[in-house]
Amino acid sequence: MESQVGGGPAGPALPNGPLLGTNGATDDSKTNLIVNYLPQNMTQDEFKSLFGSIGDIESCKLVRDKITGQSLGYGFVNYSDPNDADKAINTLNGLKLQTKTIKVSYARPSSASIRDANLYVSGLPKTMSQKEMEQLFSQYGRIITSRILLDQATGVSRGVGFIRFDKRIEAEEAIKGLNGQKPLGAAEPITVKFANNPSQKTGQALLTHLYQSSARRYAGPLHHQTQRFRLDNLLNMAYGVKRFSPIAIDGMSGLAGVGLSGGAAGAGWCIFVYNLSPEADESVLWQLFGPFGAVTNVKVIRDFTTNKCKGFGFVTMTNYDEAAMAIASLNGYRLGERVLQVSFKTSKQHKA
DNA sequence: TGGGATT
Repeated sequence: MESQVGGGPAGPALPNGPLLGTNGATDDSKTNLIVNYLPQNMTQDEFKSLFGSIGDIESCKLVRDKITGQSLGYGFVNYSDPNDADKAINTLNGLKLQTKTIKVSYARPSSASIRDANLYVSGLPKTMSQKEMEQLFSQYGRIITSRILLDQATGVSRGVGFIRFDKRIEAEEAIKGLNGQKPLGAAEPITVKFANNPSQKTGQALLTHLYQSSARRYAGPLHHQTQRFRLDNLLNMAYGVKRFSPIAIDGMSGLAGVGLSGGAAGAGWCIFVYNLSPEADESVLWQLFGPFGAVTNVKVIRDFTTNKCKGFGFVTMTNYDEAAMAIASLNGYRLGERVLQVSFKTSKQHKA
């Protein structure tokens, strides 16, 4: 019935779920499957026809965001015949669709207690394996799925992972017990919190778009465009030099190593914003940069304990020209009592 | 005056 069953991608369910008793109710545990890691653009019809090719479907549902209608990347299929459910697992689990490898497994019985049991973990030692992470968390309950995110190029851990517990209450206990704690032998404490919904990223991009289209119609830092954009100025800023160098630079070839974030997660131009007030939040960055074009991400860096802004933040913009215009316009911009310093992020070598 | 990372 409801689109939020399970609350998000869930993992392998009990191979033999609890029987529902002797009152004649059907035992769904043998016919009801959960499908994870579906391509974002798969439609309900495509979902149904893929799983319908195995056998008679009693019901199926591609789960979508209640507000945006975006696929959340998982769904449920209930077969009429338990043998077909088994066959679907055997033939479709691990199937590669576009960039995804789908996962097909028995669904756990729907219940409020298993909702919102998914945790996001950051600050993990890069050397910690998935198994070690599971060991750390398993003291708080039964783990349904776990994952450590890897750098696409090197295959090295990004120090970020996910843990889905069987029960919400287990996840809560794990946060209480592990958030801000150092795993044994680790130099830094880990952060443990509830994970965002997988659709939130696209939802955010959607909101960005809506915001931009309205913000462009009203007042905003666009007025500073009178400070016309000039490539030489930008290069000077990017390299931290004062004088214009008459070296001819065609296009962006002179900007190697500056700003452009190549990571698989959200490519774009990363902008460093300095001299924000301790009270600054993400909305101020959206407001400052949004009017210049496509902003995919903003981040205010806060102190771990006080939660106050540490005086700087980052903004990612999709298009070079818009990022350049934002920098040219906002560098030196007076925000309250403070004068902002805005530049492309450069790769700072942290000292050995 | 330089972080975090959302399958």
